[in-house]
Amino acid sequence: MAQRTRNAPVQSRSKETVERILDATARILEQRGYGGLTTNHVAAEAGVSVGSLYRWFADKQSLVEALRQRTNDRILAELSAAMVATAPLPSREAVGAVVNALVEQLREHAAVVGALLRESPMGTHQNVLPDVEQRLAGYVRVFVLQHAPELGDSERETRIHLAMGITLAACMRAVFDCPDGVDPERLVTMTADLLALGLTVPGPS
Amino acid sequence: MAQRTRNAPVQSRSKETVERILDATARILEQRGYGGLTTNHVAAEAGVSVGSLYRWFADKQSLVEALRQRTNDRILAELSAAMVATAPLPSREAVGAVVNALVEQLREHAAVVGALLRESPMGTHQNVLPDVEQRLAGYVRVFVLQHAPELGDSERETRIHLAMGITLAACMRAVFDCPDGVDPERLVTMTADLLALGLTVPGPS
DNA sequence: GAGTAAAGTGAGTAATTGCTCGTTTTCTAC
DNA sequence: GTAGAAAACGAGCAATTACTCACTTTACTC
Repeated sequence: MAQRTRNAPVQSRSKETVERILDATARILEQRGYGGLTTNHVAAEAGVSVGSLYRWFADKQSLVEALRQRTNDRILAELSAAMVATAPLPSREAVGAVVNALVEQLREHAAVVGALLRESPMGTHQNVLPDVEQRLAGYVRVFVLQHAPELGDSERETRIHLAMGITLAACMRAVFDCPDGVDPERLVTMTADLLALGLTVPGPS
Repeated sequence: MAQRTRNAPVQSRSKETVERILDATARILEQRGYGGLTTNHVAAEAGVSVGSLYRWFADKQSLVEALRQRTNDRILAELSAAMVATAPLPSREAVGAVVNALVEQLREHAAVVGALLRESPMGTHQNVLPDVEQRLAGYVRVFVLQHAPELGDSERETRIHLAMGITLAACMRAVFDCPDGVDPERLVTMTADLLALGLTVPGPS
């Protein structure tokens, strides 16, 4: 499988270099897409030599993977903070706050997430933001366990899986695919309404 | 812009060639992904020379685009038939039948759709199966107009857009992303239940 | 069967591009 | 100040690959 990540940078100079390379990767990915992303171009854009790029990243794919990871981590951090803040809120408000936080983060990182979603050989959102989905699922599981404790394991997990699909699809649409006539904000509140209802309703509906 | 499609084949011999090339494209796309798809390899797999391939397809992208189109059309045809057949059924049964038909078609073409979803520079499902989504949206619009005629344009279109997101996301998950503990069949019926409810409920929920 | 258009061939080319490696520069520690 | 490690450099190699084109074969038409 070969080494995915090279030795970590130790000097602050090289840490900056790594960040600059990832920033450049993001910029080029947005502009040219994955197909138009060349390591030479990334290096030039970052103001760095190709050799330096390959000192820190084993190959092109590791480079993109590192960018994906960094974006995933940043979104996850903000989302986690938002989740913690919902602790004292009632169900509907809590769900709404989390969904809003997700949309906000997707908008913040729209360019990178969109490019990875569209162009990378990494596929659908469950692969682009796996930790985010994992965290969301955990949050949602608490809801279901609280409000519908009588559900069997399979029924519960299926309901959670559907809720994840709905949440991600709706938020993605609100951010990336909103045709004329569709109000993105309304789409988000509608989704939150639906989720709050669907997650707290008892028994096999 | 250049010519996307070359002159259409007139003899039956060449029509077969075109089909064989598309079949080969599908097979290689499934196995090696978009990155591993080379025109020489496609030609060899199809038992045809590269020159023949380029006689019918302007470039590599047109080739993949043609495959996408063919798959989209095939799914659309089956789905339309299923929709027509639901005319006499009551709401819940009609929605269920359509959702089931969609899942069935996605399963039938899982390999190609999955590969296009994951690996091509075409991105999310709305780009892979645009006509299918369009047709589904039309079907759903009838429902909403019937059962919630009091809705304003924006409210109605937003609701439809959400319904499309839910439907496609749920069916995609049922087919492509069903972890242990989640029952795909149950996921589909759950989705149909939710849709039948959400599309027929009156007023801004 | 002659003439013409359609279809098919495949060796070759031109360009791209991921990545290496020998060298040079910068930093750190003693 | 100096030794050695860390970081950066960038020309160029090796391999891939999309696509062309001069030519042959097959199919229609009259």
